[in-house]
Amino acid sequence: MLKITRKVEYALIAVRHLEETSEKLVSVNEISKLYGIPRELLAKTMQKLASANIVKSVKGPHGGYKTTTKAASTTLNDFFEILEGPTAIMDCYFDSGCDHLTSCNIRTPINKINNSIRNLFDNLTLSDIS
Amino acid sequence: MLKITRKVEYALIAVRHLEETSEKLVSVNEISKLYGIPRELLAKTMQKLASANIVKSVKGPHGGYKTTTKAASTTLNDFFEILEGPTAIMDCYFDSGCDHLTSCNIRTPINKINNSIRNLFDNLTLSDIS
DNA sequence: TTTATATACGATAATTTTAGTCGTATTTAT
DNA sequence: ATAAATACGACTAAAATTATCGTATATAAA
Repeated sequence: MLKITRKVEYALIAVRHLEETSEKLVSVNEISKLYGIPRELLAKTMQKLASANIVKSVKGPHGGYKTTTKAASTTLNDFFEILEGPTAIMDCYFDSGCDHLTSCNIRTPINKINNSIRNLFDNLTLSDIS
Repeated sequence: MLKITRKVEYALIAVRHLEETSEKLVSVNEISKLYGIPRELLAKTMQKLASANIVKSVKGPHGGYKTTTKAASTTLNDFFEILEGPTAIMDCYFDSGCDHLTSCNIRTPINKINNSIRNLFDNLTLSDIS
């Protein structure tokens, strides 16, 4: 429990690699070989980062990705949500298929934990953890 | 991702219920009916809490559980670990089946995130979130 | 001393989530 | 034209979580 997913892991690896190679375009192929990451999965992940403008993509031969200026200042919360959707330790916090919400005695605790985690990840950027 | 498990959820519900009914013994049956929780699963969960001395168990008719004095001051970290084992957002932090550890470029970030989360849950007790 | 109620615990089955793969389309440098 | 790259949706496989089952043990009460 409280694990991050491979998608997030792969995205972190890729973004850090791109930050190190700064301006140069690097392809998914290259990164996947370098770190032993499944190519297609990394590709999808990069596409999400691209549509959120964390990285810029260039198609065609010698194409690839590089980080944008936005990357370093992105909060972990945003990073996670780009890849996985809303972050919450329990789903009832967002959707509401739960039958027991009225009689539920842990809404307050759960909300407090959620807020603590959210607060933590809102105040950590990608550059903070590098 | 970053979700707590049902076991933890059920445990939180049960402990909070027991705190409300303070000294009275309450059976798994009662709690499971009250909150619509699968009986056997809650039973196992309570057994773990009992062996960690968060709750006290009494067997036989009119038996059940009640919280110990230890309960309120238990940290979330301890509570989670009792139920789920070591908490870490990635497994490589504890075990080490990973082939890429030497070339890994996200150990530092991962460790920083881990430490932040651990720090958070080490400083929150069950009574803090009630 | 028998019976009913409750915890204790291990094994296993079902479900859900996550991880990974495949196929096809599109863009673009050479 | 062709080859190399991203884009995207559908599908399959694997792993983790959730739930159930069976049996043992303890104990209060008839």
